[in-house]
Amino acid sequence: MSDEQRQRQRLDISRHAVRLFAEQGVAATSGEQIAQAAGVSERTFWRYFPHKESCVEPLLTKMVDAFCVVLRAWPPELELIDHLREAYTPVLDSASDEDVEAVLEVVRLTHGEPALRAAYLMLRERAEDALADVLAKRLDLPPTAIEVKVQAAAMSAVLKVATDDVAQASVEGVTQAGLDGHREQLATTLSLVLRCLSQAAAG
Amino acid sequence: MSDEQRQRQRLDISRHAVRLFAEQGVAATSGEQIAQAAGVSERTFWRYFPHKESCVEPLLTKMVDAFCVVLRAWPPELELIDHLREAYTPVLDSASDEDVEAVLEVVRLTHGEPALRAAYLMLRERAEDALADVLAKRLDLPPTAIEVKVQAAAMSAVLKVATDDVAQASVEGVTQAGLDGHREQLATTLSLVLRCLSQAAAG
DNA sequence: GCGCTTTATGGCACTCACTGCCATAAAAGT
DNA sequence: ACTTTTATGGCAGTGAGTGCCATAAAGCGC
Repeated sequence: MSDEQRQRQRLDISRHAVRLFAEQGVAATSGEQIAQAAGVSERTFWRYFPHKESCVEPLLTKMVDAFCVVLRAWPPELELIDHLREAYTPVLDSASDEDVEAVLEVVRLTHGEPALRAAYLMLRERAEDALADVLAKRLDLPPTAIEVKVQAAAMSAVLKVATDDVAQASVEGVTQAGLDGHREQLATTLSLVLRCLSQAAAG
Repeated sequence: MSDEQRQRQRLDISRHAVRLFAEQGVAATSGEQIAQAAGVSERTFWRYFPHKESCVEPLLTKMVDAFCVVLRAWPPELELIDHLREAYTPVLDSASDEDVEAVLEVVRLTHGEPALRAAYLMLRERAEDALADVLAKRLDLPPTAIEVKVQAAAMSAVLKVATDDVAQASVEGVTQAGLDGHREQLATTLSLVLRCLSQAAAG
């Protein structure tokens, strides 16, 4: 079976799982139930997901990966704020509206569902590493350099706050205006923090 | 039973659990085994710890709390770097050497033990919130302000890197010189980042 | 088309993390 | 001393997750 097929299968199960998590809570949703909803046997379900909470991973990584792609495409001569204004919109358009809603739903669920929170944090840490790689290339430093790690962490924090904001704001459904505001806040704050921390690293 | 007694009991179990985790891995250590080592029944063990991995919490929070106490005692007129040089040493002295070793062992274990990593990240997030509170008071801003959160995240990142460094450096036992170097690196980097981000927030 | 190997799936039994329930012991209050 | 509360232990049960094997299905040489 191709990797692509497996990824699509995981994503499909992920969608069902998140819906069930939102409807009845994580604890009240059994692996058997998710498997049944996704139309696979329980045994294969556990083969696709080592833990129940990791069901949220495919949906979330889809978004994180998209953001990382945008970041990697950041041309050296451009200001981050301008690049994001240009390139960040397609990210949200590339995903189906339902998936965007689902991701924000997961973000909301992580407050109040410790198991999901833990999975979320693990994923964010992976994303932070990816961020550090991008920054390292840009600053021509090893990804292990402390300046790189601190900058990556600060960016990650900005992303986290912005994501929480938009998730909170779009409880009653996402709007284009909401997403635009999100992108704008993200771009300005990220630019500010990066410029400032870069100077500190250089000085 | 007093809270204090309960805390001491949890800490005691925590020490046994960490030792077992280090000796044979988390997966290979059963709740029954930890309970037996700590001299309580399995049932009471599960009453003290909702999850196996949360056994590391008491030991880790002891250190985190100690650092937060130091931070809270940071006088407004003093530079952070000077305050840490003055006040951070007693923190490490206040804990028994075995506990310091155990904490560093846990930090090392979190690389390679995803379950412990997740618990570690949850705890770090709580610590970050405490950090944000301290910063908010200092900057006279609400703890929810984005500048506060970003600064807290950056500090948290510095702490994380420094902690990982010292944990890695003291595989063969901690030395006073190692701890001193740790404190010095922590103090200088924290000061730099804070000064820089404060300017950004003010500008 | 047909065998053969590989791989994905399902079923089953099992372990173990964790919980609810009750019975008892210890502590605390009067 | 008596009662009430609270901490503990035992026991049985649920559900997450795993190992094992049997089968189905996909890929491949012919």
